[in-house]
Amino acid sequence: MPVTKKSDPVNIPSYPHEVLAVVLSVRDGNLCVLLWRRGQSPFRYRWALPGGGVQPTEWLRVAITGHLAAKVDVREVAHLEQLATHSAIDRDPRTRVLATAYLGLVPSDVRPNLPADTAWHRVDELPRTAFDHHYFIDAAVGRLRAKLSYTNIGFALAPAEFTIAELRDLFSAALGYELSATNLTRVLTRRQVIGPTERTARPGQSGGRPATVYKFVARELTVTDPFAVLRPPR
Amino acid sequence: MPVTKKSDPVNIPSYPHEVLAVVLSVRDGNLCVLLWRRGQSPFRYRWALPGGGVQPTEWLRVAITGHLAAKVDVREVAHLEQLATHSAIDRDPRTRVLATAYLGLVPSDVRPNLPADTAWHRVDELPRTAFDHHYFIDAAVGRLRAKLSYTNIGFALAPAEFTIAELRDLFSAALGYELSATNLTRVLTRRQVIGPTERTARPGQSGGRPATVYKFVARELTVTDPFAVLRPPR
DNA sequence: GCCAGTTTTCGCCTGATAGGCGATAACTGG
DNA sequence: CCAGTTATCGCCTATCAGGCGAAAACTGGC
Repeated sequence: MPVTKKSDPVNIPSYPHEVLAVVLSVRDGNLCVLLWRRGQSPFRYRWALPGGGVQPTEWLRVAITGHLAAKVDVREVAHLEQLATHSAIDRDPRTRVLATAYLGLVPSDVRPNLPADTAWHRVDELPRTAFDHHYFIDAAVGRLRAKLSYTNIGFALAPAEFTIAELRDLFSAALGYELSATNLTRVLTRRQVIGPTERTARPGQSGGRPATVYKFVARELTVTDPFAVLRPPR
Repeated sequence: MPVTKKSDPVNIPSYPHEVLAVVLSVRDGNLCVLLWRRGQSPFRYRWALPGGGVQPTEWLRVAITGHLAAKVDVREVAHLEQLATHSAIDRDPRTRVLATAYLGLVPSDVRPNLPADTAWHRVDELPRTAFDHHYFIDAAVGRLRAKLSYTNIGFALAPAEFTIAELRDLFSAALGYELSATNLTRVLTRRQVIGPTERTARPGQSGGRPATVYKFVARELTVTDPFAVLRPPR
């Protein structure tokens, strides 16, 4: 059992702490994660999550935002939430580094200018990643998929305005299975997650009825579905 | 923007990191949290979460387990999961200390021997707490209540065997509102979260039909309710 | 032993919501 | 004007949560 005098910060040992970001976005109909290719050992040429150290006066959220700025325009990140902290002592072979990961989401219509070492990778065809970044990516994808079903988190993946067909393709890509436009519309409108605008979209070359343009009612995260059971009495 | 050379641990600054535990349990029909009373400044005489520093070779989970051992028998903690990491630079007035909190659950039938400075406090009548511990407690209670509805996490609050009436009282206390035994039984048995045993319980002094004794089918966390919407096709 | 009181358990009903499918609306180009 | 295409709506079903009252199975008292 550790002998640290409890809660006395002078006696608490310290060691490096880094922040990482799992930035997810739907690119060309596939859910993708933003990775950069390492140029140095360890894990040279493996793909890694963006991130880095935390300055002594920085909040974690500010730190990850700063590191992300080197990869994408931060204003393009529509949602950012903390995921988990990993502490395995050998997760970095050089020295112990604690890592706190964030989940970031980028709308499908923004096309960030990526540095040469950075690219989007489909989450269903991931390359081998550096360190334990694979676990963070799995956790991020799992959380996104769960929250798509009971929150309005889709706003952070979608353009400001969209048709139902576009939204169906977006959700199908993010969830990894096909959805019907009928039911998607019904569920999201009843919950007041999305709502129609006055405008309609021009049909494509092959014709068809013009689609109503929808938008998300709110662009901040809210829980929309009280869980299915054990509800309070009316 | 920070200038840290990315991902080079030598250049990452370090500062103290502590672990905290929000240990929840139902005591005498009320959801309670385990707190200890600080004897020293800062926040002298305020109530605080158990926890402390992390040794250089310790995983966070091991560290919090070690610190908890000073308060309760660790074998009495039926479930332990990571909650969140707070990084506000002034959360400890002495120096910057990052804190990672865990959620711990203790079954209602175990009665740990508590040290003199430690006690259970009802979460609906919390005293003023030290540091930012209040936020961690809120997050822990919120997560427990959500997971009671879509996972089998109740196993960590309940005795090994129980009657439906006991389980209803337990869930009502944990959730903060009354439940009906009828519906609770139906939902949890259909999901195969709980199941009947062969045994029945003796009625109380005032008589009544003997109740079937139930138990949780699994005693590890599993998600039992696929979220209510956007399911994959059959 | 029977009866009144108590507690548990079961069956039946209702309401809400997800989801499937086909019909109809509203556009295209030829 | 028509065939083709896409979007939208209405109707149906299935599942599940939840309410309520009846019946089951015990108690203690007379």
